[in-house]
Amino acid sequence: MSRARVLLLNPALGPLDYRVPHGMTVEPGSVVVAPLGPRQLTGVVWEPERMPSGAEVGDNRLRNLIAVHDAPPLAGPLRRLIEWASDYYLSPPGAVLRMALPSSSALESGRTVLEYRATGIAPDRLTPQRIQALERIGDRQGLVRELALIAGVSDAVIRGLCKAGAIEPIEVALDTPFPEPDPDHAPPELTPQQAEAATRFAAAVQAHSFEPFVLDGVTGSGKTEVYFEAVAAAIREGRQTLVLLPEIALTEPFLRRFDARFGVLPVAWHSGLRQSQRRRAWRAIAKGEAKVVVGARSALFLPYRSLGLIIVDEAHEASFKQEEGVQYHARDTAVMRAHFEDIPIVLASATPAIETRHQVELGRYKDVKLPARFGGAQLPDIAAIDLLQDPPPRGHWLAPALVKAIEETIERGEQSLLFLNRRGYAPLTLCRHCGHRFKCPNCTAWLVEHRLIHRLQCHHCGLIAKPPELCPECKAEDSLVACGPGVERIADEVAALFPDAPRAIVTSDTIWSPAKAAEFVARMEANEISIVIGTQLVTKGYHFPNLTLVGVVDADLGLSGGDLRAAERTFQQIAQVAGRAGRGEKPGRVFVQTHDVNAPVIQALVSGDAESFYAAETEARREAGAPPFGRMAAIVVSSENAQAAIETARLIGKTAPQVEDMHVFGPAPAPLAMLRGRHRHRLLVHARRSLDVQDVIRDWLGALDWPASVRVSVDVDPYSFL
DNA sequence: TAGGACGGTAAA
DNA sequence: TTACCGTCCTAA
Repeated sequence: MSRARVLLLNPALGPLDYRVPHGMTVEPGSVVVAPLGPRQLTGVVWEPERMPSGAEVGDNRLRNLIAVHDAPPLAGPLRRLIEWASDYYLSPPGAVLRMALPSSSALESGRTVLEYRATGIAPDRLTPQRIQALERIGDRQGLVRELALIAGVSDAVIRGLCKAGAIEPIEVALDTPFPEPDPDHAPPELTPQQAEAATRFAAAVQAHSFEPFVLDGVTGSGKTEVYFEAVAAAIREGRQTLVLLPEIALTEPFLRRFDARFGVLPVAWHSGLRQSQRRRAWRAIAKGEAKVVVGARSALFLPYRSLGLIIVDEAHEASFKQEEGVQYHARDTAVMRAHFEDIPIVLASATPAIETRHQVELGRYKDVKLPARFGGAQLPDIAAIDLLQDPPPRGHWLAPALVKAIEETIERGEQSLLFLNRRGYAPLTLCRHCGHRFKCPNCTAWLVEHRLIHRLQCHHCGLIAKPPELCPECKAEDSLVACGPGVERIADEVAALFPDAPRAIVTSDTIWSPAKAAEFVARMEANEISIVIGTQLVTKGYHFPNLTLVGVVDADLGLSGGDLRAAERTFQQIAQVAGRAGRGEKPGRVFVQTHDVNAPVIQALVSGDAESFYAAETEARREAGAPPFGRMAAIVVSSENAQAAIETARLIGKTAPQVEDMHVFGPAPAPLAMLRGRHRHRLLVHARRSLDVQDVIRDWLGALDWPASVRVSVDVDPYSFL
């Protein structure tokens, strides 16, 4: 009797064994339909020795598998990746598997439509319409509606001809293939350094072996052109490339550049795809027909048939860390995928993360540097504006020096960008009469005023409320005041200062689709916008030659809160946004408003001495035993029941194992003490690099029990400390 | 006694 | 996670 171990698409269940009915064949990786109680679930056949089940079930208790999906089996390297991610990030394998498979409807083989064409058989009865139709249609093929249009007759004529046998239906797959990119469509002219880097990547692609590269070059040095040559090499090898970008918003400029280089668009994979687009893309990826796939995190676990290269662009971006569900880091997991697939991977960034630099120092990743800015353009000068010495007028946020610079830029007919990483109009609204503050009922957070849509909004749970006429506390009229600036408020200030200068607000609220991004790019390029006010959405990816001034409204914003990467993140963000200035022939200027001009980050930016900043930050991490020199894991306990949450957190704290070189801090209420109605407590595990913390935590939590209402999640290598 | 809320547990 | 089952309670 043949049995199969199956990993179901259900995060709550481990692998289950089934009987393979007579006449069905499966292999490890086969995508199958299995019965579970009264339901049917999709699952994947796994090697039993790699997926131990709790208790062996006798042959007599096994149920039959129902069917094998018409989809290629998940290949070995992907199965190894799923095992690794499940193990490393302490997540159920079923939860990781879910990221590799699309919804079940996408697994069914492509839907078909009926197209029609002439058979050459003359119908019994020939009317003038029928003659005209057959003449005009000739050997063309299409839907009834299309043929009727071509023939200039009604649908009924076509259907009649079909009945008469003069036209026959043909079943055609709905999923039209994606056009293949042409590696020789428009090869670029590369500088000697770019050419050398491109040659190294191409050689690695041809070698078909694991090799991690860091492509490190200042903004505007032409990293994309270089890794495109690696992509071209992979296409010539007939293999697929995955390009990971940190957010969907970045795909728009990427798609345009890709189209210019390869003559077609790459296959995009992101959360905004429709069901039908998702199925078409998934099947093309699994069959190896999608040669180049560009996507956000979730594209990483797809079942590429013949992956030959992975690119992670803007590899330092913190948004590669998934903060919900399986809390994996897409950059690190991508390196593991490249390892299992035995292919090269390129981490591209102008400001590589300290973790990545450390891997270079250890000799594990190869550093490929691009020193010069492409086309001889100069890196902009960065100047600090001391908000203590030279503050804006009361109730304003732009210092006189910055306002003057904007004015000069407008006079020259050039464009300015003001960067503030805060959506909405004001982060806090309060009643000036009684001091009442508007907070979210579900989260420990203020409601952010969004004046464009005239709503108060919680940025954590998405709650949207209408701003009241009266203070809900003291019933005072017209007593509500906005505290602090968001991009909308800066836009108001700009409007008051420069009423004739056209401006645009660029945040996830205004640019929520690739089409919106395209529209923004078009308006910028046509010089229809002279001042852009934006969040981190505008800090990267875009190339606007006429943009010559960048103003950072509040450089201190990211430094508060003080998590271990705050200074590094601030440096990266400001270096990235500064890189938007002066990308054409005109030189760029950058002003950074700060309350602490002596902060090491600000000094590093102003002096342009990134290396000593990184050296100091790295040393501080080493001394603190922080990543990458030590390991961290956060345990977050949450429940709608405040008492249950705190009791479970205490139980976990009390039972912490005594392990050498491992410390457990907490529990303590999380900074976001309440999120979406759940009370949250945190513990932080800190250990030496060589300790297998995952193993310790698995044993520790595995021995404990807590009420079903309590959720305990473990965040390995945490990036968020909220 | 029917029917609903609740909690525990099996699903192969 | 979902479905089902037993237990307990209430309304009839």
